[in-house]
Amino acid sequence: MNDFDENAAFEGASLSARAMAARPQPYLEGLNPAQRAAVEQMDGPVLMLAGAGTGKTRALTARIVHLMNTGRARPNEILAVTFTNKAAREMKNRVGAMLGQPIEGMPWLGTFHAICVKLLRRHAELAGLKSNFTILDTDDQLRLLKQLITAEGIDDKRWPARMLAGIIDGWKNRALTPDKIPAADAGAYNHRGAEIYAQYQARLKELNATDFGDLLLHMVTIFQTHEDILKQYQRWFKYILVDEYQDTNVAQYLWLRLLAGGHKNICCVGDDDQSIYGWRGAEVGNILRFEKDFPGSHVVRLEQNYRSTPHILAAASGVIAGNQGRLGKTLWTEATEGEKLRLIGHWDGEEEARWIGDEVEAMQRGTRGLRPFSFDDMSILVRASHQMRAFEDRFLTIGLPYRVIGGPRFYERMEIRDAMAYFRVVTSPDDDLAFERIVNTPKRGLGNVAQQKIQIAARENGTNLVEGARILLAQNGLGGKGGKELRLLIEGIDRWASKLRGPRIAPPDEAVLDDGGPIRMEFGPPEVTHVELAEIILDESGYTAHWQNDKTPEAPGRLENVKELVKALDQFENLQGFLEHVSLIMDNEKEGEGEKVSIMTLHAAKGLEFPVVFLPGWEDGLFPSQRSMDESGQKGLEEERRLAYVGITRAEEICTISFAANRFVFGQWQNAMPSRFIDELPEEHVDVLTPPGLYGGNFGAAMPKSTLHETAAEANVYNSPGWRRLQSRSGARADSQPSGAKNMTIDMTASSSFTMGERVFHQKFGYGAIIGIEGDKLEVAFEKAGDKKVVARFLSAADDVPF
DNA sequence: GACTGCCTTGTTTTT
DNA sequence: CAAGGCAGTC
Repeated sequence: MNDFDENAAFEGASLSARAMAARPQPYLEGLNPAQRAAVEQMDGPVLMLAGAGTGKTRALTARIVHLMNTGRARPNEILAVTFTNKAAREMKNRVGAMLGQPIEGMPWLGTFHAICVKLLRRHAELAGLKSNFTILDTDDQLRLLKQLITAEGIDDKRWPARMLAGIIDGWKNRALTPDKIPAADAGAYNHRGAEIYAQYQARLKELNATDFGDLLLHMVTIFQTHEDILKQYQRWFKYILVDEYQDTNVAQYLWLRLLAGGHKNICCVGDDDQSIYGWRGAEVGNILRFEKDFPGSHVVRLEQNYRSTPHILAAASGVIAGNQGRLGKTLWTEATEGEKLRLIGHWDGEEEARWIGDEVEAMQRGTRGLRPFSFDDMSILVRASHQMRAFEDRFLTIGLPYRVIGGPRFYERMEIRDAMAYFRVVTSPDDDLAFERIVNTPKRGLGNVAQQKIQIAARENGTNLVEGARILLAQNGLGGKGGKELRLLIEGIDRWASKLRGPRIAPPDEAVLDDGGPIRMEFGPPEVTHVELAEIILDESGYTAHWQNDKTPEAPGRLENVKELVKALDQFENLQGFLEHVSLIMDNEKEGEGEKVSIMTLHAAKGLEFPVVFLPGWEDGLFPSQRSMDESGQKGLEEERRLAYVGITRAEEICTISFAANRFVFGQWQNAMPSRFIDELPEEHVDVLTPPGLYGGNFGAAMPKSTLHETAAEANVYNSPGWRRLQSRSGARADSQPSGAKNMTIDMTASSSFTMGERVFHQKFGYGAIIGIEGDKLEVAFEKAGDKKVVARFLSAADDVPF
């Protein structure tokens, strides 16, 4: 049953269609002319170029409501694609709010991946899969690749599995199946890339599994090779909407183009200036090329900004202007008041964190001459996640409440993955990777040798590992404790599986399409609920006991997490549904209670806004990231610049950019110059602040004497607008900001007390002679133990050794 | 077969 | 500096 069955009468009847169109349209009111145009131009291709903060979600939701309200399409005939689950959720909520009733019936509003899973379940056999295929995460993917690499006798030191995973991912992003790898890529992964890619795909089929990229790749392939199926969907999806179009990769682009190929009622929303996922295969070219791809398209520009003050907008525009080949938009606002951007330089990362902590507290109290802000209104946006740590440390010491968005994920924890592997083995016996994970967890005395035997038995009989183990046992091929334990495990798996009534997937006809919702499933008699089953599995397998008996300090936490997992199961119809949810939902939105400052990466901040934004770490090499520039050159730099643009435009009222001259990275002090983007900020929109430490002297005191005068002398220059220009011209880079701490580190190691060739003694290695000195690490040729690198403090001069 | 401890290695960004 | 991988040991 779908929501509109009771309204089925209006379908095809033009009178009722007109009646629908005559419904009140309150959602159109309050839209500006551009937004309204984007909503009302319903037919044919539309490109909505929506700058930051210009109300694109509002326009998009209004468009969906308008399509339904005018009777153009029923909720389940609209395909609305987003990139993140968060965006999908928000859109669903806002459509419901605009409609004035919660909306159940938009089954095809979701992320690319979620929608593709839904489609692929129906057509799995066309991809050589069964409809209950599992979706591997990166960890499984990597393990599988490693197996293949090892089997090929490739040295995975020189050719890491990670590298190959990246290459394959790249191919999948470009919708390239193994047989379509272009000649230019023939050299990939030491000329073995394409070959192992083919093996990998074959193995995935055997495992009845897909990886992330496959979800799209398979659907594109199916659409390309089965015109009847494609036509069916082209007819079904009357209107297509795409959010964040600038982030689509080639596979997604092809997928969309195929689906829109009939009526071409496709509306893409995006902002080329916010394309920040190039490294993941996103093609800005898709949005730049839209008008060529879809001739006769309407282009609507949303340029009125409702979010930020004029200074913030001007600063952002100034930075992004440095990029070439933009579609070009001119953001404007009716607002007239507002603070300038604030810019501040710090001595080191610690001071930066300290200052921002103080500043956050001051702004919350309202002692900065501004209105008071809630902690919820403030955020710290960093380039790379490791930068978060400095802030967490600082905020913990001063007791400032904070929340980290996009941190380590619940579902990536070991105990969660273990528990899920049990579920996977039970629901999908072909999932060898899951079996490998749990076969000896908890310890069952089934080590390498036993596992080898199972592998061989499975391979000889051309079956999965569970069956392989069964055959092995039947042949009495495994004796002793291991054999007994394995028998218990297999019996357990059988028993659990018998309690499970798996889904039976309805055939892919339009009747099924119609309800769109979760795939129709038929269940056997409900012996136990899936939650009870999960508990039984975890208990009987000994997994729960394993953590109960573990005396390490983290064991209780892990047990707690597993309990949490079982609790979460309750919200799903069955185990399969849950497993799918987990593999697709990567965000962990745990809304903690209480007001908190948010810390997140710039990437995670896209689509969000905050009254107060701090942008720390604007140093060349960190931001723009050196790696990005090395790997992608000018293109990389432009993407970094767009990231800067995204960062600044997150701010509604106060935006503070900061940088530090010295940073402790890699366990070493490094000095850096302020980001080149700082020079691109239009000066008239920026206030330069003075760091308290420079004159208060609290950092000066910590510095070794020798560098103190240099720092003080540079203090004023350092904060002046032209500081880095001077610095870069004089070429005085490394020496201009000497790191006192580095010198101190070396002093403390006492490595200088040893000289080359000196005879030394080591508790474990005995006597030897120094043959190399690197800071506190010494290379010693020991008489018995050979050449070793050791830390200086474990050595003593040979004469001192008391005997 | 399991454990310990040493050594290497790496830091963008994530559906 | 951290975590993860590996080798050597019990």
